[in-house]
Amino acid sequence: MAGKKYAEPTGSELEILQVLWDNGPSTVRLVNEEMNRKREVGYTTTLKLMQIMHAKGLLKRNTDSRTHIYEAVPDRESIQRNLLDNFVDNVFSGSAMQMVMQALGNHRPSVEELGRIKSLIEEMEKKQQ
Amino acid sequence: MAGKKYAEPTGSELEILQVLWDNGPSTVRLVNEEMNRKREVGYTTTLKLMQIMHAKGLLKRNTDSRTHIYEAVPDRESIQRNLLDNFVDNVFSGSAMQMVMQALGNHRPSVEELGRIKSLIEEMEKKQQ
DNA sequence: CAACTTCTACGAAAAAAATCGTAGAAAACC
DNA sequence: GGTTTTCTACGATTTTTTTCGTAGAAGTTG
Repeated sequence: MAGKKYAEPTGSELEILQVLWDNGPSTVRLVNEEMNRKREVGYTTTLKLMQIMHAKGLLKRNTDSRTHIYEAVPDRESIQRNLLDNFVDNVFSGSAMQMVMQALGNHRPSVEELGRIKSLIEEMEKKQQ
Repeated sequence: MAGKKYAEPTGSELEILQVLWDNGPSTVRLVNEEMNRKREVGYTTTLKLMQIMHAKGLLKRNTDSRTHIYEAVPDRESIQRNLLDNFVDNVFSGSAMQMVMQALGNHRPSVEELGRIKSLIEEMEKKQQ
């Protein structure tokens, strides 16, 4: 089941997960380099975080060669779903609708994007009949 | 200007803001009681947090009587907007669309809610012509 | 093979956030 | 008016998260 409960990743942990989701199984060095495109982080800082995440079960790793290869355990969507649920609870008092409406308002989607959402909605309306 | 000049509130700070937005200007005692409906927090913990928030400019207060009355400075929407922007950046790599689509997927809105979103979208489509 | 680089492990410090305890002033109570 | 409760102030501690430094093993290079 994809509904598994992972401890909420911290901010830095999430950054690492993103890199691994984007790049697939990777070395600490690659992850660290990717992180440094956004902000300065020391190599051993990244290493330590990844070790902690491994201990928590957020990452698995292959230690066959000296340079370990790390991989995200949870999939992106399930973490996004958890974070989104909590976010809606904490910031929008649980109202996903209000959040969606505000997101649409802030973001000013293009006509093409609006179309995509409209299709999704029509899809959902059909299913509800 | 409802611009973004407030430091991101921490988790606890946000909880306090929610209480104040919901209840209007309030005493520490009331805020603390509201917080305790969700989880156990000591009175002086809440007090201290509110004092810190006051120092940061997140709250203003009236000290005319011994029992101070605190009030949120930023309005709910502007904080929600900031938090939402950051959330989309951190969790959905900046793609508000993807976030909205997933939120709709998770939440399974009612027909009535779907209608409301559709109206909003049609509204926006018109404006873009 | 000696010098250099790259890697892991891990303790420990630093930074950020949250919690608590105590003191003393004001108010309420009886 | 003495006792008890309620309030603020604030230092200090605890907890969580992030960062860093060092040591030593394993590779690389010339």
